[in-house]
Amino acid sequence: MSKPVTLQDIANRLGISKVSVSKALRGQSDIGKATTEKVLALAHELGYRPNILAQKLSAKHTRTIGLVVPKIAHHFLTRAIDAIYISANEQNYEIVMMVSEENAELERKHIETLLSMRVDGLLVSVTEKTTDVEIFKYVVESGTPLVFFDRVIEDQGFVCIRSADEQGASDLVEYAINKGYTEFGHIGGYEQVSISQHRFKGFMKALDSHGLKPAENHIVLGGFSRSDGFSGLDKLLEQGPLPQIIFAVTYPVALGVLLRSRELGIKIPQDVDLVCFGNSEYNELITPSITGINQPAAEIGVLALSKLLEQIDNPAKLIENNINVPVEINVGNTCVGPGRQA
Amino acid sequence: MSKPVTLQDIANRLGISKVSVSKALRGQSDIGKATTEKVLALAHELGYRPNILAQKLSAKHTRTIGLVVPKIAHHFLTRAIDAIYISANEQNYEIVMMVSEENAELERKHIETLLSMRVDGLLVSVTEKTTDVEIFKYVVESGTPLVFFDRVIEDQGFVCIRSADEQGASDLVEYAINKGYTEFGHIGGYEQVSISQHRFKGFMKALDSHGLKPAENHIVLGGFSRSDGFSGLDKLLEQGPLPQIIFAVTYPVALGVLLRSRELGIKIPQDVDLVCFGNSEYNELITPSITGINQPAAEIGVLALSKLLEQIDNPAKLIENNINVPVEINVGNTCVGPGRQA
DNA sequence: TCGGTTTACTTTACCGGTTAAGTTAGCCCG
DNA sequence: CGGGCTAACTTAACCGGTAAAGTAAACCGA
Repeated sequence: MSKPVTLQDIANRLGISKVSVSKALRGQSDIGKATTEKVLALAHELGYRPNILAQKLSAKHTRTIGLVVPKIAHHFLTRAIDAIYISANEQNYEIVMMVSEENAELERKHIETLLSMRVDGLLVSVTEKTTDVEIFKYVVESGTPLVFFDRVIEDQGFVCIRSADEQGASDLVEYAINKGYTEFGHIGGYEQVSISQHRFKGFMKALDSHGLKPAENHIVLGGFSRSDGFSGLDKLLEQGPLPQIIFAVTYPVALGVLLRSRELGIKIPQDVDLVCFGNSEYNELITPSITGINQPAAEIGVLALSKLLEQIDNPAKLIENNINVPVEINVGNTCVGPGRQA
Repeated sequence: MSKPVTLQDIANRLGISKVSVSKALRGQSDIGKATTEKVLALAHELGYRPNILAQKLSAKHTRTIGLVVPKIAHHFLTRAIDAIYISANEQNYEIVMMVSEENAELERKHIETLLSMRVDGLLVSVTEKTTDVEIFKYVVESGTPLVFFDRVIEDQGFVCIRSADEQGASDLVEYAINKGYTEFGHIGGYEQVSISQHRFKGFMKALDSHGLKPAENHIVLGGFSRSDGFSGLDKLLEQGPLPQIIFAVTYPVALGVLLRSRELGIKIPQDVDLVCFGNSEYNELITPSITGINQPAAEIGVLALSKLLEQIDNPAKLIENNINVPVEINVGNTCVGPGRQA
């Protein structure tokens, strides 16, 4: 309960001014050696700890970055957040993370709070439901550097770092086509979210370049979670015979499909095959392990931070708006090809 | 780049004092209705946003909680952190989380930084390597409430919230004994970490109460990660024939055992059975799913926070030092009993 | 021996808020 | 018609630092 020790406390005990104490602690040259040592010794003895709030109040920069994410119990985000924390720490920046819980209103509140904290910049991955761009425009206009990562807001002039969704989806579907598949289905995410759009676009592009086209009843939309994969498979079944292979928009969606198919006695990859965008650290333990796309979560996180710091250090400099970080295919025990399903 | 709007800016434009503006914004009664409205309108127009640093500097409390965790890409912690964030947000507290990366030195630095930020309290889950208790003693002495959760420091008078490790381990082993097993092995964690100790103790207790005893060459120690399970199985194999069933100290360790056994052609649960303390959201997708202990991560996180807030609200009140939150057995496809392994 | 540096401080002001203690004008009341 | 009260402000002081400008003594060279 004892009040924290202040510069003034030290100054009083030594009979000098608090400014001298401040200078001594920071090793400024215009304080005598003897005094400096006395100050250092007393500060240590009393357990002096500068009040960071006060320091930041007078400093121009806070060396604090606001990080807003929709949730943390999410494989991709967890890794990205981890990497951001590590990288920020190395560069002597503090991260203040807030979790929007996939709630756009809360997201907005968090951003306002972070602005109030005078963070030097904002790193944001938006909620599934974010549609109002107002607050972000405002952030940029008010001069706070802002970088979106993973879940981004496109075509509005913001700096966006994310996986090469379209390319990755296209590559993956191409891979499946080369395995011999021709009838593709897709279980997609929220229609308005850019990730869904890009992955779907890549899916269509790859098919198109091979003169293929998915049947209308083989495309269903939903969300990004396991339960969406679960219900997605049900929807596909309702709408007629299954395609040869399903491309799931996320890894959890693919797991949902896997679980539901087990319940229904549908064998993967024999009865229907499965690929997805995404992966998890447990994939190799799952039967069948799912062939999918490895997203460079750490790389995206670190890149987002570094682009943000670039902007902070040099506000004038124009930064490339959209960066799509290349992804790679992770080969598992699905997507084995129609010939090998027997 | 435009400087944020301050109270003084608003005051100047309206020709009144900044204190009046401050009062008006907070709806204090001694400001006239007309003035209050003018202030509100202008504040809104200019996009005024109070500087939280300044507010906190003069306030006695910061309504900020420091959270220090060893890592975030960790199933248990991720869920606990998530729950802490949600709960704190509901109670209008801010969380500043720092990640120690299992590095005791970094942990110490983070705690000092959080003290410098004048957090109202600290929530800590220590690193695997934390041995120096000095800083924590200091925190408590200096009057900052401190609660440990999950990875705690025991028997030093700190408030600790964690899973009922001993009871859970004992229950699990009991369950296995009831399935008919008599030869138990254990792959344990770091010897000095309390979690390892408790789980081992529970293991021994259950065996003892049935007059059983593990062979010396069936006990190996290591860490908490997948690779430790991997090498743990190797060590057991080196030391002679395997026990009937292995109790792994954590879920990742069990996964390591599972992976290594697959490589070696050892069948689980047929050749050797497996249980562990812990679980994951992917467990039901893994073959075989592992019978283990569900840890109430969210509950522990929320409880830790609430105990911390209790201390903050009422520093005098003595809080129960050790809370072991009950756990439950999650039945998977391991631990089927020696009779049923065929 | 006098003016210019240096050294080692101190004083003042500011960061952007909040709280406590004035101040002034108008009003009511006896 | 003067004293007390209230409404609506303002001023001063503080939170705990930092930066910039000021000052006094000692030293130093011409």
